[in-house]
Amino acid sequence: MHTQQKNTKRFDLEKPASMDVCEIDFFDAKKIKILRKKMRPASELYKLSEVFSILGDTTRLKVVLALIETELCVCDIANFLGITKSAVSHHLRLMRNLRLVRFRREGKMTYYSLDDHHIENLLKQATDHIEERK
Amino acid sequence: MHTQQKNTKRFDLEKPASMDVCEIDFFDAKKIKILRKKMRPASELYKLSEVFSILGDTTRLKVVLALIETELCVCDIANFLGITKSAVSHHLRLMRNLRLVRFRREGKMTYYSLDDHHIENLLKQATDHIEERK
DNA sequence: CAAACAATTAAACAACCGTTTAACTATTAA
DNA sequence: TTAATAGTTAAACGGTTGTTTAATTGTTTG
Repeated sequence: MHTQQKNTKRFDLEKPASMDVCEIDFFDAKKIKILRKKMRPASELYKLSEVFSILGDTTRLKVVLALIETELCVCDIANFLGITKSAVSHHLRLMRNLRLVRFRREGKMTYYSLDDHHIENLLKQATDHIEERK
Repeated sequence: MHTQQKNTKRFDLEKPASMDVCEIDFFDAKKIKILRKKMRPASELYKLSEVFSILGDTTRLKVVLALIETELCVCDIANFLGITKSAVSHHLRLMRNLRLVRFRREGKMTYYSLDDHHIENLLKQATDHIEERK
């Protein structure tokens, strides 16, 4: 029924065959035009993907969850995770760039803590999702 | 001050040097013990990372945002994104596995739609985070 | 039945990512 | 100043990931 709706025109694509993108298929041109208009700008999509990518790694998730509890120095985190300080430093740099963590220096030590309250909400929502159906 | 707190003992690590994990460093043993106890189980961390990873890709983000607006068949999505149906199918399989999308068959077509209300909240929280400081 | 076609799957490949080693910077303390 | 050490950075490596091409499945229709 949906494929034959009245006010929905389906057209052939006019892309070169080399692209092999649906060139022999039909698609809902009207829907797609509207979607293209509504879609968020590429820069925003990229930033969103950066935030989700950061949390899409169990190592960094552990760092976030640990920092929810207490501030930690690089060496603490390295020991907690069982990886090198170098690896931890790389992760923290990424997380700093996205403003997920902040740090304070104290002599030789650098103490990291969470820098954003939205992160805990993100974790809550994601947890709710995975808990919903076991 | 924090490094020399009264009730916080710092010990040498006793790991083999080959691991090169902080073996010459000091760390806050008490903090870490507590953190290890509080940390969520590996299985949960993995599932969380899966959900975030899925959204950590602009292509899949576009799919989610499009499906928020309306249900779509594979060919619609392929055209909308400008990639092959095959690529779309791969992405949708991943998203199905995590219960982010559901589908219904209708003849030759397969229509996909969002399968979880938490996803929109996730996007909201992440958007709020990146908007907070420009 | 055979032809058309939406969708999935398998194989392959390039680009990206997480980690390590090693070198380097910076701070403290002897 | 020299030694020790917390942290960062650069280079390299292996594994993962997103995409494509090609083959395959399943459904509709002539």
